[in-house]
Amino acid sequence: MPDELRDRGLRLTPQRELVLAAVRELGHAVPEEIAELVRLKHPGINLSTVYRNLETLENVGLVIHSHLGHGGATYHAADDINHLHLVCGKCGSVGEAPIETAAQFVNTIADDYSFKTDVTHFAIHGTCSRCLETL
Amino acid sequence: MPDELRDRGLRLTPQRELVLAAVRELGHAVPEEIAELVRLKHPGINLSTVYRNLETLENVGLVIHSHLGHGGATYHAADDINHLHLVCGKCGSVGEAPIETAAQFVNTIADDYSFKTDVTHFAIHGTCSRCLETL
DNA sequence: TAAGTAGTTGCAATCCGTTCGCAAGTGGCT
DNA sequence: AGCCACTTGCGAACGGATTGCAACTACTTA
Repeated sequence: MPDELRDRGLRLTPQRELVLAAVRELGHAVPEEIAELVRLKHPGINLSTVYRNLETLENVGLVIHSHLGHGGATYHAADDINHLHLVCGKCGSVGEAPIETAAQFVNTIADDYSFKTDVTHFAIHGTCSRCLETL
Repeated sequence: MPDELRDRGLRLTPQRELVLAAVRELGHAVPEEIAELVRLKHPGINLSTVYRNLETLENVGLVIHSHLGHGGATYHAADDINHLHLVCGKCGSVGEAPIETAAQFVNTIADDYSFKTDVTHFAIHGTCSRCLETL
């Protein structure tokens, strides 16, 4: 397993392995949450180390970030991006839907605008069923 | 014209009118750009005044913000939101497409997840035709 | 297996966009 | 004209992200 890092030309440091493991374990997580989880096993890790590792891991294609709202990016394992995010503007909940849901939409945009859409990178914003009910 | 502000219970201040005018003139603009334009006519305006006015104008439904990328929100006139944004991750260009392009997608999500999508709030991320060519 | 080197880390300072508290100013009602 | 609530400007403060630097360490090579 460690060799997935080496194979991509990255050095194997405890911090780096732990950051990758944390991203995989957490699903959608912001850097601060990742740092917290890493600190359970490696208390001293610095936030900037987390940021730098997320960046390098993203460069070699092991993790990906998406924008789910407000400002902060959230990180995923790259092989876990098979869904799009439904973010509720009222309660902030994050739902998921299979990527295929958007297939036709993506195709239309590709045909009409020659624009290749990556639906996972930005959230789909709206109002979730629970909040719609309580209006 | 000024009465569209009064009618909504807002006081008429030069700053407020200029902020609204600037949003209308600029299309997608970040607060800093809006401040710049306003300063041409009202040099002293403070950035925090711009932020506060954008917030109040948004509360009464005259302007709307969308997230086009990186972090910062961009502001539109509310009656100008009839398009979705195609943001290129490579060159940063912002294209537009009519909202109807997403109609079927929105319907599918509504049917399957009872989630009411607002396609304008977040950008559609991807790669524009120009950048696709030069790959 | 020891030494050299480039990559990595921790730390502190810094940046940027945004928000806040407060005192002074001003719009709108009477 | 006068009052009051709302609004402004200013400065401080915020939070998240980034940077420079010196110490450290994973990997290479001999």
